[in-house]
Amino acid sequence: MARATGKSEAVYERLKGDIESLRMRPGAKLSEVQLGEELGASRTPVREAIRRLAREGLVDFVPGEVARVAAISLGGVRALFEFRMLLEPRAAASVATAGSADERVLAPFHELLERLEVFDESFRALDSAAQVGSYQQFYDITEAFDQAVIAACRNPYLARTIRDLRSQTVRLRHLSHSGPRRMLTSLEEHRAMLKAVTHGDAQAAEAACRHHLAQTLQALIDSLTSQDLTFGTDVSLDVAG
Amino acid sequence: MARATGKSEAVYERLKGDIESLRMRPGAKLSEVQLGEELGASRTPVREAIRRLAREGLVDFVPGEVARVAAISLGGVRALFEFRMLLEPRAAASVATAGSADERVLAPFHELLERLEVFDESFRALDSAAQVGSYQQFYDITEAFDQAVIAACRNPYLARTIRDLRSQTVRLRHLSHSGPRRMLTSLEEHRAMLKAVTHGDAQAAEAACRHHLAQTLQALIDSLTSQDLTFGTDVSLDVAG
DNA sequence: CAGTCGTAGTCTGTATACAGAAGAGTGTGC
DNA sequence: GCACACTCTTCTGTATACAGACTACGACTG
Repeated sequence: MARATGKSEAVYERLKGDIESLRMRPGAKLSEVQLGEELGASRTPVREAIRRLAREGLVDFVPGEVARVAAISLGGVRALFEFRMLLEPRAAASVATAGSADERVLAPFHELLERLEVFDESFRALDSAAQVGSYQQFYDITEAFDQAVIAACRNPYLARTIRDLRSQTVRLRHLSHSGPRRMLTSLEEHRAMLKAVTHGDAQAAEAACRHHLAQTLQALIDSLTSQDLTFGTDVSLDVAG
Repeated sequence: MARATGKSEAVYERLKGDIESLRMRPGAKLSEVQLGEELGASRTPVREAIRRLAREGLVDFVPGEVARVAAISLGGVRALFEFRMLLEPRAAASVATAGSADERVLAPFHELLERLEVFDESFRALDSAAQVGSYQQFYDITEAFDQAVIAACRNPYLARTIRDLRSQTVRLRHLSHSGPRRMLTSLEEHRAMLKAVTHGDAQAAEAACRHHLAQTLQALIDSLTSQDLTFGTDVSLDVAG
């Protein structure tokens, strides 16, 4: 059963999902033995999964100590987005550039733009209650966009670094669901990014991506600071940093 | 003997040194059992070290297969420097900015500038043979500069990503020792970066860093393409990518 | 009653054992 | 002589065992 890497991968995916979805609260202990028993694996795959998650920033890991689900801090969120704003606009621009040289790389983005337009139309026809129900559909599109950028990214270092940051972003999204209004503006931002990329306009893609990240960060901060009483001690929203 | 993390760290440092210095050739197999016997450790710490090195790009690791010392390719070097040119100029600029707000962060850079000037003077007084002997001294200064930037970098994501790339850069330096002429221009480039940072001139720091990286890449490419017969099969200089 | 020492429980780091799988090398058939 | 197949060695993935260290709780003492 060796070369399959089944257990280790399974434990990793399971833990990642539990942490991203906040089923495991920030600060919760991640005991290797305990997790192993719960997930039906021995310590070895659990150890490996914890190390991988620590690399992605989903786990706070200090060598001798018990690993914990990574805390969420306002400073950490700002740093994350500052870093993303350095990487992702560049990646979007490079995809746009590559697209104008080779049309084939644009195929996924044309398709996504189409999906987005279809979704937009149906979304606007719903009342607010039904709109909330279609959140997941929208997230799927945005997630597909991010993955498409990563896949189309020529520079493997850039692609890997952006990918490693995805899971943290996903968790933050679970932490603060934004309202329909933010969703509509986000939709518009994605349309702008997609149009820029499909038109091969690197500069516009870069600017659109930067703008989208800035808006997302702002919405996130608004949401976190207004909810800090709700989450309070649970989420360990330490403002340090 | 638990909370010390001695073995794992020791194996990591040892392997890192061996790979950086090219004592272990690119493509060489890294068998867990064999390394464990050689380094007097069991497979567990060796496994962990190999994973860490894979993250830093010093080891090519595919789940089921034997890990190998990372190959060196011209495309890989270009991608590495393209990525570094995205990160490090930004870091240098942010340090310059932080320095103009708080003088204390500039202390290491003032000291490095002083060390650089002293070295420069003594270096120019030597003949070429003696100059080669002082390479290490210069490398120490440049390495200290890079570490100082990392340490002063406010954004932990940026700092960590830059740090993770250091070991690859160090290995490339070992692969292609540049001549005294390149060293003098590199020295000049470092002087420019240090002056910009200590003057709190973010824009100049960014430009100087970008220029330094571009020059370093060019020197590296020149060196690699002229030496490819020398290294040839040994170094697996696959041009793919 | 408070503070301190001791002990038990739990956790990580490391070593070792076992099973499945891949690759190399050899031998045979064409 | 070459190609294919089989076996055998070796390697990784996983499980488990052991040792040192830290924590927390409780009892004892001042």
